[in-house]
Amino acid sequence: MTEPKELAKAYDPKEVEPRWADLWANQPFVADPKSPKPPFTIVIPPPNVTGNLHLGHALDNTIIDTLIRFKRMQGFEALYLPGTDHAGISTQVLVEKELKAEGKTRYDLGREEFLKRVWQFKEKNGGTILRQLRRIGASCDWSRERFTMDEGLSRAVRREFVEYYHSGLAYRGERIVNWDPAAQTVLSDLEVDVVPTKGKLYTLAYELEGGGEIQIATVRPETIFADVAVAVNPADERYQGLIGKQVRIPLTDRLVPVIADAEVLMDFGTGALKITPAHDPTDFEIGLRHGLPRPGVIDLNGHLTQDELVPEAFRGMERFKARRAVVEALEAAGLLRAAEDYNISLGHSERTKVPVEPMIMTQWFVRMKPVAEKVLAGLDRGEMRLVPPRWEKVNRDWLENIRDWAVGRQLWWGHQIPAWYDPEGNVYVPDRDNPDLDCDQDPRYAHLELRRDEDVFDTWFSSALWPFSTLGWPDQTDDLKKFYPTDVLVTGYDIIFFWVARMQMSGYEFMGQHPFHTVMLHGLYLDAKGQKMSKSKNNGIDPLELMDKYGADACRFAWDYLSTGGQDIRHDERRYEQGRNFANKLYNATRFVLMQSGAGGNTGDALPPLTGEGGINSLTLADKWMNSRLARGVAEITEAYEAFDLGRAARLIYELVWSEFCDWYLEATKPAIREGNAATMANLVSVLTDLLKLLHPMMPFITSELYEVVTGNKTHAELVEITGNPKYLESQLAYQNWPTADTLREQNNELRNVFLSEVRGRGIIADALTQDAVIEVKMGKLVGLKGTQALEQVAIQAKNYTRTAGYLFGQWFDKSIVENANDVQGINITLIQYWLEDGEIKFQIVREFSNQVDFREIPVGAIAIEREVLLSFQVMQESISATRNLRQELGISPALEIAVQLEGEGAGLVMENAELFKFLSKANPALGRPERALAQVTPSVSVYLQPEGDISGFLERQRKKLAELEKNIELTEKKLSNPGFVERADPAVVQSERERLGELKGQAEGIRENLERLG
RNA sequence: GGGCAGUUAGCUCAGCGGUAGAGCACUCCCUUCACACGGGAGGGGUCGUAGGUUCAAAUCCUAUACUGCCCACCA
Repeated sequence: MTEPKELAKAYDPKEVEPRWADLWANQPFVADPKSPKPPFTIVIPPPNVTGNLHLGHALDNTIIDTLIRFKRMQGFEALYLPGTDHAGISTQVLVEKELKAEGKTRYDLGREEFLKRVWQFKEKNGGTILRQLRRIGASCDWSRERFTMDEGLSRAVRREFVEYYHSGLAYRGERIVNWDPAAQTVLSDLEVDVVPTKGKLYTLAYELEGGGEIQIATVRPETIFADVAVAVNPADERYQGLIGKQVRIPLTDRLVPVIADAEVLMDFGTGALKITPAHDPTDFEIGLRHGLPRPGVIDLNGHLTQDELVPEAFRGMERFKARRAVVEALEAAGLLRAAEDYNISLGHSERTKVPVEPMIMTQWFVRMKPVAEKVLAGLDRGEMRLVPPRWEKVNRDWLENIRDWAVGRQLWWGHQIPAWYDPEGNVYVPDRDNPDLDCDQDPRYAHLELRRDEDVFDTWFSSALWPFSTLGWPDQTDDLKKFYPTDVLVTGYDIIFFWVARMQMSGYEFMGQHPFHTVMLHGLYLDAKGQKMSKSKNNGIDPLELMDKYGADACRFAWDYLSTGGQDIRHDERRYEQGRNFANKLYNATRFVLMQSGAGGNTGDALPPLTGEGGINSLTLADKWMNSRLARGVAEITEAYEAFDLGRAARLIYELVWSEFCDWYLEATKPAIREGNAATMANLVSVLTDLLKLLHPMMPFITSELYEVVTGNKTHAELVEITGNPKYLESQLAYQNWPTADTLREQNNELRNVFLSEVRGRGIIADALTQDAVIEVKMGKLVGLKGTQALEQVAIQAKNYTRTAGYLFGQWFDKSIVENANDVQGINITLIQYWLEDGEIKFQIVREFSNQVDFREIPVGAIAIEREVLLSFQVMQESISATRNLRQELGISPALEIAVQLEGEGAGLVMENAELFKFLSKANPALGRPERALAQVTPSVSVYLQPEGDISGFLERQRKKLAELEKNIELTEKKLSNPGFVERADPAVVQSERERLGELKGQAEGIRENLERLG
C-alpha cells in the first residue's frame, strides 16, 4: 500500500500477511497472571514436534485463534498456549529411517548416542510446525511455548507416575499385549487398527489319543506349536465324550488335553478351538481359567523361535512364511481338512501398518477405572460439555468400559520410566515427597544393585497432563492459579479417547477438577471425494499451499465458515476462492472509504452535537438504516461467537459486509458524500471500523492492516515501519474493545440519537435532575441494576461529561467506561435505560445514590417513533429493485436515465429521498400513475414505466408472478380459514399471516389491474 | 454384533416446527469515478422413501433404503 489514494486495486495478502505475522511472532500476545481481567485459556493440541502443518492442525488452530482473539477483544486475559509433543514412536521412526539411509540402526549407536541424535533432529526440525502456525496468524503467547520433554514437563510426568504407583494404580504385570514387530514396541489397544484382511480359515485334524480325530478351525496354523489344549463348549453334545482326552498336535508328538470352556462358540468353525495362550487374547483368558502353561513360539521379530516346541524345519522362519510352510506340511501329512477363503479381522499397528502380534510380556499398566469414575462423576455434575453434544455418549461409553492402560513402550525416545529393579526383581519407585530422586541415587538403596527400567512412557502419558503441566504443575505457579482450569479444548473427534479422555482423567486425578469446561470437536477434513486423507492414498491437501495461493485470511475464513456442527469437511477449492474474494471486497470497500475521506476516523468519546453541521440531523436515511443493521449484526454475531458457532458467525459477517454494507450502504452514501455530508462520512468510517472489529477474529491480517489505515491514516511506509519492527503496537486492532450496542450508540446509533434528541428536546433529564437530590456516587456500586431488554442502555450524564455504558442480561458489558467515571469527582448521575418496543422507544430513568445499592426508579416512559423510520429504507430498496427490474425487462441501456412514476403508501417516502432513488436506479421519480404503463408492484410502492418495444416477455413473466401470488394467496387464505390455526397458533404468527395476506392481495391486484390496462 | 453421522438447487454445503438459503456453476445486461477476486436483473429444489404427531414438518417421532465413520476377544 502506498498513500491511501494510490491503493492497488486488488488486495495482495502476500504483501500484508508476513509483516503482521512477524509482529505477532516478535511481540507475542503475552498473558499476565496478575491481570485483573478474567482469564480465558486454550492450550494448543500439541502437534508432533517434527511434523508439518496439515489441515487438521489448520482447523484446530484457526478455530482456537478465532475464539482467543474474540475473547481478548471482549476484555478477557486471553492465553493461547503453544507447544509441541515429542511423539515417541513417530519421531523415533523418522530418525531410525534417517539412520537406515546411513546403513545403521539405533543399536549401532547405543541409547545415549541415539538420543543425542534425536535431540539434534528435534532442534533442526522442531521449529517448522510452529513457524507454520505463525503463518496462519495464531496469536499465541510464544513466551510460554512448551515441549513435552522440557525439564518442567518431565518432572510432571515423573510426578504422575509416582502418584499412580503409590496410590496403587500403576502396577507391573504379565499380560498379553499388542506387539509391533516393526517398531519393536508394545502398543495400547487404541494404537491398533482392526483391518479386515483376506486370509484363509483352515480346518485341521488333531489326532485323538487312542484313535479318531477332532477338527479345529484356525487362521493361524503356524501357532499350533504353542497350543496347550483344545477347548470345546461344555454344552456341545458333539464333543461330550472327548473332554479330558488327549490329542496330538499335528506335526509334533506333543499331547494336549481337550478341555471345556463356555467361551467357545459352538456355531463357529467346528466348535472346537485350539488354545494358544501366548498368542491370542481369548486363549490367554481361557488358559488363565484352566491354569494352563503359556509357551510362546514367536519372537519379537515376528519369527518362529528356535524353541524345541517348534519342529526344526520351521525354526526361525518369518511368521507368514511359516504359515505357508506349516500348511504345506499339514497337507502333506494329510491333516488339513479344509482351507476356505476368509476375512480375518486383523489388528495392525496404527503407526507402522504391520500386523500386530499378541504376545505375553511383563509390562507397566495403569488401572484407569477408578480415575475414569471421577470423570464420569464430573460429567454427571455437568462440569464439562462436549460440542456437539452427541460426543458425550461416546466419551462416557469409553470411560465406562475402560481397560488398564499399558503405558510402557520399548522405545528410547520418550520419558524413561522411573522404576528400578534389584537383582531379585523387586521394584523401586521414588517416594511421593521426593519424586525427582532417582532410586539408584537414594542413600537408602545404596547397598543394592539397582537397574532402571529401559522402557519409556507412551506419548499420551505426558500429553494427558498438557492442560496443567504447561502451566507449571507440579509447582503451584501463578499461571496455574490464574489459567487453570482452561476454558475450551478444540480438537478433532478422532482423538477423544487418545487425548481428551486422558486429559479429563489426569485433570480430575491430579488437579481435582475438570481441565476444561467445553470440548469443541470439529469434523475431519476429507479430500474432494470424501475420503480421509492419508499418506498411503497420497491425497493430502497442504494448507500452506492453500495459504500461499489464497492468503491466510481467506483460508481462515473458509475454515471458520466450514466449521458447522462438527460435520466432516469435504475439500472444495471454491470455499477458498470465496474467502479470497471476500478479503478483496473488504479491501476495496475500505479503499473507497479512504478515497472519500482521505483521512482516518474520528472515533472520539464525545457524543456528536445534536444539531448543526456534522450533527446527527445530517444523518441520512441510509445511515440510520445501516446503523440499525449493524446494531443487529453486532448482537447476532456476538451471540454466534459466544456460542462458538463460528460457521454461523462467518455467514452473518459475510452477509453484513457484502450484501448490506457494500451492496447497499456504500452505494447509498455516494450522493450524500458528494454533497459533503460530514455526518455520513463519519458514520461510514465508524461503521467500517466496527465491521473490521467483528471480522478480526476470523481474518486478523487484513483487518489489522485496514484498521491502521482507517483509524490512523497511515501510509504504507509507516505501516511497514510499525509492523516490520519489533515495536509493540499497542493500538493494534487485536487489542481494541469488541463492539457492543453501547459503542455503537456512541458512534451515532440511530436509536440513541433519536432518543437523546427527544429526551433533550423534552427536558426529561433536566426534570429528573431537579426532582431528586443529587449526591456523589461511587460507580463501583452500579451493580444490581435489573432488566433484561436486549437494547437496554445506560447513559451517564454529568455536567460536561457524557458517557454511555451498556447493561445487558444482568451484566455490565463495557464496565471500564463506568469505572472510568470515577475520575470525575462530584458528578451528578442519571442512569437512563432505553429500548425499542412496539415501534416506540421506551425509557426509564434511574437515580443512583451514594454508597447505596438501592436506587429509585421513575416509571417507564415512552416516546413513539414512527414505524416508517425503521422500515423506510426497505421501501427504498424495494422500489429501486423494482425499477431496475423494469429497466432490465425492457432492455434499457444502463447509461440511459429514464422517468418513472410511483404510487402507493411508500411513494412519498421515495420522493423525499429522490436523490438516492435516482442515483441507485438511474430513474427520475415522480408521483402519479400513467394511464397505460408497465408496472412493478412491491408491497408499498408501484413503479410505472412507459412501455417501449416488445413487452411480450415482460407480460409473460408478470403473469407467472401473478400466478405465483395467487397460489400463495390461496394457501394463506386456507390457512387463515382453518379454525385450528387461528385458535391454536401463536397470535403473532396469525397476525403476520394476516398482514401477509393483505400484502399479497394488494400486489396481486396491482399486477392484475396493470395487465388488464395493457390489454 | 452395537453405536453415530449424512442423504436439501447442476456441484459443495447452511438451515433443523411457522412464506426453501449461500458460494460456485447457469441465462441476460454492464469495462458506471471501491472492487470484473466486480455490479445489476434472472432461471433453477414436491428438502432419500413410507408412515405418524401437529392448526402447521426440510425441521419432531417410527420404520426403511443407500453412503460414510466409530466401537466390539467368533478362533
